[in-house]
Amino acid sequence: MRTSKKMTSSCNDQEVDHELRRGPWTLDEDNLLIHYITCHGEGRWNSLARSSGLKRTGKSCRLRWLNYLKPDVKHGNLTPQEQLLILELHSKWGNRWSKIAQQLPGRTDNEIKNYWRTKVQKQARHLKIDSNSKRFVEALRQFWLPRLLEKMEHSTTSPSSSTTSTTTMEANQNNFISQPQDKDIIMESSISSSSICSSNNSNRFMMPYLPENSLQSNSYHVDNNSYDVMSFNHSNTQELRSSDVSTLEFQAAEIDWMSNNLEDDTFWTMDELWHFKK
DNA sequence: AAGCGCCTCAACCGCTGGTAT
DNA sequence: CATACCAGCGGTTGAGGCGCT
Repeated sequence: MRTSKKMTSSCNDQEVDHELRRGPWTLDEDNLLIHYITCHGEGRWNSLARSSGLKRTGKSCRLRWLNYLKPDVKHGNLTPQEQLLILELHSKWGNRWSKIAQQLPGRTDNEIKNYWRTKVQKQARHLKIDSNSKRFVEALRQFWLPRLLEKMEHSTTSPSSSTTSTTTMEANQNNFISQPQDKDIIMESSISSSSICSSNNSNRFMMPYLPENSLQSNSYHVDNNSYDVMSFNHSNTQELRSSDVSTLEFQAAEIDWMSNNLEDDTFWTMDELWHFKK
């Protein structure tokens, strides 16, 4: 629990600030917030905070609602599809977490940001590469994504592939596929919520830089539908020449790094992806 | 069982841009 | 136009959980 308090801008705020609660939310506070928003709707967070009786800032209420309490917030591990989408969108947009989150229904910017910092950047550290560098993007494409795609195949054909509740999962997969929220993305034909599309689409995409034998097929299945993984950002990819990356370096790092056999978990970690043996 | 270190993620902070007055 | 207020964003923190020794 933090003890320091931010200096507030007015005398009135300072008076109120004495009573403000910080730190983890209690069940009672959650219930109070849910009840208030159910009755009055969300928004106008500062007045909400005052009117609801919560001894929290408007900011804190907003964050708690949007990141945790809101009914359509999806809890649980990110699916392979979501991870793939995050990788691509981050390579395109950088740390625009809220923008990325808009493409992943039910996921929050905070969750995606945490995922990136704890999982993806961890791998960058292992490889001693700046996670914002082209080299790292290339490393992901060469070594991680093929495995991600393979894991997607494995996990989506397995009956126990999801760690999220089926109802939520189905609802979100439907959103994921059929309700793109940003026209720009579709127009730009980079990977997007529409990039996981029906297998009726005959334009199967070849992953750039994928070793020929690393992937039998780019198609995978969600629920009863078959999907293809489509384009990664061609323009970005074309900026990178194979010679920009020392393949041997990464392979060496990979071999050095490997120590465990891949476990057949329903959820798999970044480490497992890297460790996944061809 | 205890101590330690690492990891995760909920929550906080500072800042920015938009809007109201 | 200037100022105040607010919502939202991205970066950072630290409590608690977990695994290892």
